Amino acid sequence: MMTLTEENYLKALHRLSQTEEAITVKRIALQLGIKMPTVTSMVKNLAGKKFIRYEKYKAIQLTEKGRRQALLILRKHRLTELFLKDVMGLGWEEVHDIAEQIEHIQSDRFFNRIDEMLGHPKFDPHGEPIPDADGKLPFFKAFPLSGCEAGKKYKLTGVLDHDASFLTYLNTLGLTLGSTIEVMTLHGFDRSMEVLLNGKVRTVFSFTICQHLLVI
Amino acid sequence: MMTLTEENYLKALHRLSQTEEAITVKRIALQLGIKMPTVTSMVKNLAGKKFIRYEKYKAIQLTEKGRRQALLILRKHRLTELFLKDVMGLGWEEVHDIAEQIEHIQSDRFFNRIDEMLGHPKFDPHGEPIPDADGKLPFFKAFPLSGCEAGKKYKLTGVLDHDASFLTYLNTLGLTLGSTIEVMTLHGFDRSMEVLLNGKVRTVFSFTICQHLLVI
DNA sequence: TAAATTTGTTAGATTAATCTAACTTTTTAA
DNA sequence: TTAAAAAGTTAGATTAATCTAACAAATTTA
Ligand SMILES: [Mn+2]
Ligand SMILES: [Mn+2]
Ligand SMILES: [Mn+2]
Ligand SMILES: [Mn+2]
Repeated sequence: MMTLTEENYLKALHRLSQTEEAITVKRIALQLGIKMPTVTSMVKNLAGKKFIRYEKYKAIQLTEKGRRQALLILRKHRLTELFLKDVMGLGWEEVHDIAEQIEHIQSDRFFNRIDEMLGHPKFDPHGEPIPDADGKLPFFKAFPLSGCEAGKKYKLTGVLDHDASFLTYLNTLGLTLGSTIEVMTLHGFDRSMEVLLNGKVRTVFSFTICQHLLVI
Repeated sequence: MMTLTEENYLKALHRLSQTEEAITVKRIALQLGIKMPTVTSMVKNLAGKKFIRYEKYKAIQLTEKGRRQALLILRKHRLTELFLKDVMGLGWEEVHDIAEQIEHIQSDRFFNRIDEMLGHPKFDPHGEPIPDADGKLPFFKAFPLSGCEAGKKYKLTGVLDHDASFLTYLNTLGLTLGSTIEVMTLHGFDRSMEVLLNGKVRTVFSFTICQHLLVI
């Protein structure tokens, strides 16, 4: 009943709702790589179906129905990613693009079976929380490495950039979820940091990289 | 590059090409449950892309390019069905509908991994041959039970009806690929037959059922 | 073989998803 | 506080996939 396009809008809406800024037509257009008038018309469509609240020129909000629907799609995406990695042996850098397609498959049986095979997992290969069948998210706390202190040791629990190039770079450093990251030195001028990975590999992370690594 | 709709037309075209009758607009429309004018316009589109040969009012033919493409989609469909059954533990009666969706996923990596995990299988859960990555089909011989003789024993190697209701019925008889079917009596009046299944279960098969069971 | 039936095509409309161009509202900044 | 810039909307076009109605060709039947 929902088209693939509508599902992708809901995912984008949900993602945008997780930041402080208001959800605007501009941000949706940027997120999806389409033009603003296209967004305006789809936003009217989604409002008609009660997935969002929308008034001309005002900020857009997901309704409870919309949020729920978005979380169910995220559930399918993240379960798929973990399945591709843990059952099918693909790397964390190659699962996202396939999951972007499989998340639109309509079959409770298929995804419930994946969930069972994986033992009802709580986190995907990038450390993202997997909503349960009711759309409830597991509790989790983690913060970006960019806010960490020198001299302390952290554990990698998630990545915020799913790009294959970024994750492949982490692979070359032997960095996976669970790896330790010790912050050796903090450079104020560009906010880069010298780090020791898994007690073995020494390198420098730019601020951008640090923003994309979640640790506890 | 190919839309989902185009892929479904190619599959239908391939299926129709496997009978003796010519491929006509009418038959395509019937197969896909759409109207003839819709078919005419898509047929022109596919001809423009060299997947078929088409001249007004003449029979339609798949080109080598079209046939190849169709076989690659069938490969994805059948690999998926076997994966759903053998890896994910679904029943042969529930895999088809899910495979109809997953066959359109664009990822060589995904399907090659499925192929590997299954050990490069040659037949799907319904006994249909799986084309290899070059579109080549395995050799296989099998004939419908409807052409069999009384007093002889056969082995079930395939089913021609993928409907969940039909396959669920076979489940209740304990009939799976590899089961033995002994033809006890042939009834001329309605071409039904009395059969003994796996040396245990005795029942009667209508002619229609017999047409849908492939044996050797 | 001519009429009736079936099959196929054309023309034109519809819906979803997109675009560009032009206009309007809101926000920012001089 | 008004002018400029940014953001948003409307109008109208486009493409893919579908439909119905009307017409045309091919096939079957009388
Ligand atoms: Mn992802
Ligand atoms: Mn992920
Ligand atoms: Mn099938
Ligand atoms: Mn099959």
